[in-house]
Amino acid sequence: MKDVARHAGVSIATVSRVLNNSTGVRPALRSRVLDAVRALNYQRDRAARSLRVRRSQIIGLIISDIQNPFFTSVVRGVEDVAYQNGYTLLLCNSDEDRVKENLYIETLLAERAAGVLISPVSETENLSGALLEAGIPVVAVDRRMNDLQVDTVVVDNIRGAYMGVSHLISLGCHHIGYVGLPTWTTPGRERKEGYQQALVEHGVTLQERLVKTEGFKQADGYHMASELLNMDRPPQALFAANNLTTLGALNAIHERGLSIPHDVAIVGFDDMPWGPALNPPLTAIAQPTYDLGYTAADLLLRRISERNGEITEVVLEPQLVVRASCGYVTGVCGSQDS
Amino acid sequence: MKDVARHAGVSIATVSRVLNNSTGVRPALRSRVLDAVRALNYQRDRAARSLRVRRSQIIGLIISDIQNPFFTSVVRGVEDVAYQNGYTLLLCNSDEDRVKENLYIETLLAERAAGVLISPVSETENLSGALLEAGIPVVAVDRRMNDLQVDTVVVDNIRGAYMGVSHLISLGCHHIGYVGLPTWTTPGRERKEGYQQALVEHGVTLQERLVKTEGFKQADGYHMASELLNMDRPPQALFAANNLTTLGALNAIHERGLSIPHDVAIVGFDDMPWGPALNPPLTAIAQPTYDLGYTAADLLLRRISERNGEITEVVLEPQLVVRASCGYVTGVCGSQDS
DNA sequence: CTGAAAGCGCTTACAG
DNA sequence: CTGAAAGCGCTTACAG
Repeated sequence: MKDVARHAGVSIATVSRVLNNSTGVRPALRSRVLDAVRALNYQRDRAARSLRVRRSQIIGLIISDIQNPFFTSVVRGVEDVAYQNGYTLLLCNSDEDRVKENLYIETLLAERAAGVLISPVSETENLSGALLEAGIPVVAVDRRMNDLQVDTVVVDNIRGAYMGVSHLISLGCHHIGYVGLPTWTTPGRERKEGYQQALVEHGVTLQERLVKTEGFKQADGYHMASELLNMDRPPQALFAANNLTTLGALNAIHERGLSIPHDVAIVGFDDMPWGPALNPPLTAIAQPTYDLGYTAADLLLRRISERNGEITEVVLEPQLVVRASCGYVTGVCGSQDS
Repeated sequence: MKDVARHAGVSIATVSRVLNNSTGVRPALRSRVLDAVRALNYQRDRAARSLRVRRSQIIGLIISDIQNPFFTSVVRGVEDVAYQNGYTLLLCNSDEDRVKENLYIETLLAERAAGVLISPVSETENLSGALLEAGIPVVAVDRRMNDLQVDTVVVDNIRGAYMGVSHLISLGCHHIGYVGLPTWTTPGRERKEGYQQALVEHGVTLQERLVKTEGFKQADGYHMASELLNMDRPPQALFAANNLTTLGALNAIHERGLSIPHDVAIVGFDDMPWGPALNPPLTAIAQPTYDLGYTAADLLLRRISERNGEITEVVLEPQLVVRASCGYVTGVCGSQDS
């Protein structure tokens, strides 16, 4: 910066002013500075700037599983708006672990993050409050936080699960297993609620033994589906609560040589690129994953530039994509009472 | 830090020393400082430290497509070692765009990254040299760089493609279409080479019109496979060069109501979680994705702490996973001359 | 073994 | 409109 100043024949204060687009620099000086910047290929030091203005250009993104393609797509939405606005993304993979999550929050504090996007490990209790106290805006994405007033963007999970299960019921399935997620997280809690609501509203008796909420991953889905399919009277259909548990459920089904949808139908939350490639193609609840990330990042940037706007919550709508695994095409949903 | 010093009754220099684990601080003082740190819940400011030591705790990770699950798994490997060593990950999604890639490199320079991991958009020409000049170690992952001497970790792409195509040939397929990647990238160049090598070594005539190298994504795969399947004498089998193009090829196959492997067999590079869920299950070339990231990050940290070790290149081995889409089970590979 | 002091590269009141 | 100067929170020679 000193070099640039010397080269342009001005003070470093002036250089700083033109770099920050401050008003009130004579056009002649401004262009001399800009020329010098170009000539020397100067790049402002971000660490020094962060220290001085007490805020970095870094946005923290705390998600629970970077290997879940759902999040990957959210990340893409976030990256697009961050990049367009000169922010940079610090990726924090909490791995569904509260300790790791909190360590990342402390790191973000130490980095003086401009803001943080979080999909919390649990709806209760994490250190996000410390971020807020430090003046760092937080927005919750995909998963809510109970004790904190922050902007949040989620999808209508209840509705999504409701649509999927209702569709199965409309096809004649009454005995539906739920391959679900832990309920301390928003999607886990709400998708289960949607499942229950669909049964109740269609006069189907809710059976607790048909509902599993053991995990987020493929192995969990496999395990839950296996338990369900091993029952004396196994479900006619499975509703799997995310793309990973769907894959696990599929493993359990294939392992038994069961045919879809004749022996057992299946509908999965999350419409993934491989859904149509399955045979039969997967009926799914599509989430606006990219928009989730994009909207959340947008809200965060807004909050960064204007701290005291109204707290907003945006709820995005999922969509039912009917293909064949639900039995729609064949009119068959599970063999047992069709 | 001043607060901590006052609380412990020492100078800030001493506080800094214990925080940095410098030798030569009396144990009594050390523990007084540590107590003060705990009492005040003190967290060292990373921006200030970065400015002073002229290096941050940030590792830049430049990849071309965060939505490609291949990279996502690499990222996970990187994150594990970064996290364990107190480093933090700056995610840079270049989107196969050289301009964006270079902008991210400049940002990393401005952030004084401790090191950067890059999967370059092209084997030639990017600004990584500037990183090296600034004393920032670089390691190439999955994709090589021509003009730069850097540690690199890749998989044996030639061998992977060779195994897949050879397997198809051994099943009786001679007319094999290649659904490939642009050749300015290492996997693109090498997988094509492996495909060709397998044909040549098994005495099969290489036909240029059967080899497509148009892109990395599902839509590209769909497009390439469509062209291939629309030919007068369409291929008996398709070898798709990554998981996304495989999915695209599958779309093209299903769209035509073709049956796998009877009408057309398929083998794909990348073994994904959905591979076994397909019907028939996908025969695939499995890559050690997590290890790729883990090894690369490990190399980078080693290079950070010891600048002048020998430059190393590690080549990881892929594996052929035989399932049914290649025709193995039925003994059928494409209908046309079987 | 410990502290006082300089300085990393910026930004921004303050004075002119 | 512009510059000199203070200071952000650290680390590390240097002196003792």
